[in-house]
Amino acid sequence: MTLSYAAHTAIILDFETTGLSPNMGDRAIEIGAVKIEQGQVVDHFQGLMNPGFRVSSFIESYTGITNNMLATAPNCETVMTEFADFIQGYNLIAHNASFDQRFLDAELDRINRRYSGSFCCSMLVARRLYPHATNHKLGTLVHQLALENDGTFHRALADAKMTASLWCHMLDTIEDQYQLSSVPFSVMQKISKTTKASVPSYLQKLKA
DNA sequence: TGCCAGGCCCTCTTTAGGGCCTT
Repeated sequence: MTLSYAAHTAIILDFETTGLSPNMGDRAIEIGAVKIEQGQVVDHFQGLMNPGFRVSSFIESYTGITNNMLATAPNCETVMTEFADFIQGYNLIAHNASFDQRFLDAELDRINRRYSGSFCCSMLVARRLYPHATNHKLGTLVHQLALENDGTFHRALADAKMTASLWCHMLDTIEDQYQLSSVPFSVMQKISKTTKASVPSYLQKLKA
């Protein structure tokens, strides 16, 4: 499958995990993702997964995912095999993508699977588009931009849905502000890695 | 032994330090 050129077609994903670092033994406990095509949500994926050990009370409290819920969940390998199929052929987006990419890479390494898309970070783009936001946490941006949400935070599918809303809002912002008809995924990646000061001039050049 | 993330980004910077963001 050929990767889409446009930023409006991608998969937005979010992991809940046992901690911050797969290199320190942390594992995924939930994956949530939404697939957008031409800016419309066309599919989603959600799965709890049993990491093989008890999660801390902090994680239970932070995510609302309890050890009882995980006791009956399939293992990480089973869920991640299905997820590897789901993401094939799509570019990938996450809020603070370096975190989710580390866990995706670590979990897929365990089942010897790879993905064909490339990542873009919604947080890095938001920092450049909305430099005056109070902060660039997902919840803060959702609130300040008045994006649709159901009040659920720190669950994988809910966070993926909110990140998708943020992503589409940022595309609208760019297209309106610079009168662009369609923003390539590669342009969003470029924005995420560009200094704040040079973003306007970069987009002006695209407009020209 | 004791400690333990990691990448981005700003600034009192680049021979560094600390805050932000993710769980």
